[in-house]
Amino acid sequence: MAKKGNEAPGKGFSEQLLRWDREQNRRQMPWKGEKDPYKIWLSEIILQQTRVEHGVSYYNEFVRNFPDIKKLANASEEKIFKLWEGLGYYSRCRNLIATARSIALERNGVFPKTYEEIVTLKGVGPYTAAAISSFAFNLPYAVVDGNVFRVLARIFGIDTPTDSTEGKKYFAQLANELIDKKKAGAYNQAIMDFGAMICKPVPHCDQCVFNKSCYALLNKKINELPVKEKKISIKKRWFYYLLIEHNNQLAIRQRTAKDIWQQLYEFPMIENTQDLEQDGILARAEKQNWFIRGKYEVVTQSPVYKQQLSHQLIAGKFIHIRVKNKPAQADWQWVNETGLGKFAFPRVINQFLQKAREQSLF
DNA sequence: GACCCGTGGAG
DNA sequence: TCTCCAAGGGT
Repeated sequence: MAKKGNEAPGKGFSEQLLRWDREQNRRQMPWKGEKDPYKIWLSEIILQQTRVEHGVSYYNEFVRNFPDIKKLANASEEKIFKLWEGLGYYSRCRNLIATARSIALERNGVFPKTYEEIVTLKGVGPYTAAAISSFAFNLPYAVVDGNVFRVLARIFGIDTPTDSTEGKKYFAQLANELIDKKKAGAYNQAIMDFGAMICKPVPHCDQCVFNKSCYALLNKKINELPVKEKKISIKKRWFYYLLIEHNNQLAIRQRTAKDIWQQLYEFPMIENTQDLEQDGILARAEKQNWFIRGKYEVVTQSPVYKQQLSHQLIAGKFIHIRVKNKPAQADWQWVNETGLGKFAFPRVINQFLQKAREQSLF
């Protein structure tokens, strides 16, 4: 099944990689060379499935606000989520908070020093545990991320799908054979830098130190490797947000369901599996006693704002409504425009708010 | 093992 | 416009 191509790992791989790192790698990042496991952990959580350029400013702000893990553990969830706002994958933020608090309370703020302990932390899997272990403590655990899949698949000609169980196991084993155990941190950093700078999705083979031996280059399979097998299906959802205004304040609520954007805030929202006319939206809102027929006015309705998620396409519409009587919904908070700034919202809402402010609708 | 979870840049 | 996917992990 799995064609392994150029099988012999080649003793020279890690030596060549580390030489490239010493002589040609100019990549700089705020956390590079960092030895504080807290900051390494923080950077790794932020960077999961996230481009370095996107994560850098978030990392700097987190370090500025929370220089050590106890500061983070003692901060309010509201504040931490506000700093995370816009990064996506908000379960990372929830796990970040849980882990910070458990280390602060149960370990007096001292970060664990073994791979086995580190990998048990919430939000820390094999990749992140290997990264922290090797960067902070120089322990010999090879990282396997998207860069490593790409580099190894191409150089050694491995077409086992990276998103299969067999593939994950095979790449992890190969990576742990290749790693220079005495320079684990440097090796792990080097292979990821190499994947990000040279062996990119569209690679710079002319600058590659492996271009005399790379399986993919020699066999014209650059665009075929690595292999991924699963395709995702996109579900479409319609979100009708109601900007319910009373006494210059708007109602917001926190999302608590096991769904996208859990723990972020939103305006009271009617969801539908297909497009819905304004009358239908208002009827459903009335049925939930959000406002009473005849006792409100519709101020405006926005155009459609679309947001593409990894598995869903959200179509959001915003209907501004002024009510005469203040609805009594237990899970609503009433905030003025300034107050909105304290809460973390999904992108689609922030895009609307930005546009609304530009047009001074508030 | 299959599916879910955000956002933005590149080509 | 559309597809891919990026320092993955949880359920």
